[in-house]
Amino acid sequence: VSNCLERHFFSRPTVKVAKDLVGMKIVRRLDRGGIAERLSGTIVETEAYGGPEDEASHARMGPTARNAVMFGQVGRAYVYFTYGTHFCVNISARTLRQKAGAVLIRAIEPLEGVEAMKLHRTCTELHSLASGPGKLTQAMKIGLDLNGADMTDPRSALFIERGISGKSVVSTPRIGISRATEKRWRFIDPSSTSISRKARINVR
DNA sequence: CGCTCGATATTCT
DNA sequence: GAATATCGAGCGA
Repeated sequence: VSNCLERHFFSRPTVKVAKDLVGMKIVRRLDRGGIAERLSGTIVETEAYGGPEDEASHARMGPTARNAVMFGQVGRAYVYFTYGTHFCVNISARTLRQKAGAVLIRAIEPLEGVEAMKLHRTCTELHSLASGPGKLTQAMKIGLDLNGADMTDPRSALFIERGISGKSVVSTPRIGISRATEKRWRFIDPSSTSISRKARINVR
């Protein structure tokens, strides 16, 4: 039996899915020259992004080549390249009523494959290894090749497993955006030491 | 500690 | 041309 989250988990309002993903585990399967390697971490910070009605969302202009996953089947990886240097990873999630939606994974606490992640990042400190959306994609080797990957399949290169439920979750405004800043659609585990630096400021 | 700024490709105006 | 769902170095306190 697998602990992998199933499709129906992501067929719910994007904001609810974002909140419920805090405490779950993201798993990356790598094939290092024939040797299987598993990298994973507990999700400690997420953000919800909606469809055309959300002014801060990539989907606000309607479907395009980049944001297509946000309008498609739920439970798939939406990976994009930003600031000319970084990748960010989301999971598509929405109800039938919502035109588009995805949850940005902003930070994780590393669990498995910590040494490999340190090599990918040229970083030795655990608390800064994956404490940001660009950091965790680098640590887990997540790039555009994973865009569209089915994250509800445990044989996939990237998927979500059930974690500890019942942890407290705090909501705050989203980070790094200039529109729709009044929506409190960022969710964090306040007890974690691996949330992004900007995020920590808002908790205090 | 906190703030500013440069890097650097894709997307938007 | 400007903005961007970011990061880390460099600087001042």
